[in-house]
Amino acid sequence: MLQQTQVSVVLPYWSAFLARFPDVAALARASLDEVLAGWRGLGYYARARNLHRAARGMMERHGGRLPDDVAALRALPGFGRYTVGAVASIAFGRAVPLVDGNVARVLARLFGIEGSSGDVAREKQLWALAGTLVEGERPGDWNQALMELGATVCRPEQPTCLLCPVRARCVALASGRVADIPARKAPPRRLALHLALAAARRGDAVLLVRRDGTGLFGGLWELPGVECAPGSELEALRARWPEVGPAPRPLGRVERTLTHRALTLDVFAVEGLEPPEGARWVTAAEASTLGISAAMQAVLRHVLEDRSPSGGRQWKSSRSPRSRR
DNA sequence: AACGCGTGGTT
DNA sequence: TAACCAAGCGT
Repeated sequence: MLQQTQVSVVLPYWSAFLARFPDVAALARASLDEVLAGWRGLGYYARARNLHRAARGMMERHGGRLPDDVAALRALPGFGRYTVGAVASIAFGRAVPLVDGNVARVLARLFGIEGSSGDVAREKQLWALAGTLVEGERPGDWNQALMELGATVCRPEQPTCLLCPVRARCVALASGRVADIPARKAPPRRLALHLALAAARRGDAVLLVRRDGTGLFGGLWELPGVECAPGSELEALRARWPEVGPAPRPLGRVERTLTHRALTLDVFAVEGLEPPEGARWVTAAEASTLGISAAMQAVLRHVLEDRSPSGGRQWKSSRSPRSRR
């Protein structure tokens, strides 16, 4: 959960997740849907898919426990170099380094390492430095202290250098370049993704389909939909599902901004839709047991509340700046 | 090896 | 408020 997600954000999810899956065996026994439902709202759902597979791997190969072995840890899905370092040092007391966003920034400033995130030569230097520094009696505490220093003192913006315990030996501070290290990276292009969604109702239920296992929102449930050019939602829907007839009723729009996508979801009430392969009729209660993205949850809130068959007003849900570049 | 992958807090 | 970024990983 902590991969690319702030600790304070994770905390409540962590409590709820552990209440539901108290140990590795419970997690391994659970279905993917249950795990993705428990991951709701955390994003980067590949982490949940990987964690689920890792739990099963631990049951099969390591007696239901995390292996105290760097190579065996690294072989588990979702265990990259950082996570292996965290588990090996914190859980097992091994002198294994870790470099996360915080540690990278701390070491880059402290030792004057140039370059920006993703620079291969820079990453190599940082990991080498971290490996040198982690030697000691309590490597887990050391690694956590390094991360904590980055999170609380050596922050990206407005670092509190006056309070820094290592300010006397900081290369960036001595050269007045704290604000320039690490160098800023160009922001990613945010591409527009336009989807036309079909809301087929049957009583209190709505028809959902499951996305493919990888890629955007992999393994999550959603309204049947088609990608389309802005403005061509209706014709895209009818091209994909001719049986829905000439005039699906527009229900509303949800807009969400992801790191690299500007999502626009246009929702239409349809009649007579032939359920696609693997589709399920799902009530609000059943939907709460499935993995569903935050954007699609916003859609479903509106769709499932719209009880009048002839329809009320169109709704719009926006939560984000629109487009960039 | 560069890129795709979510969401929410902070400023 | 629009931008930035967070206990990274897989391909």
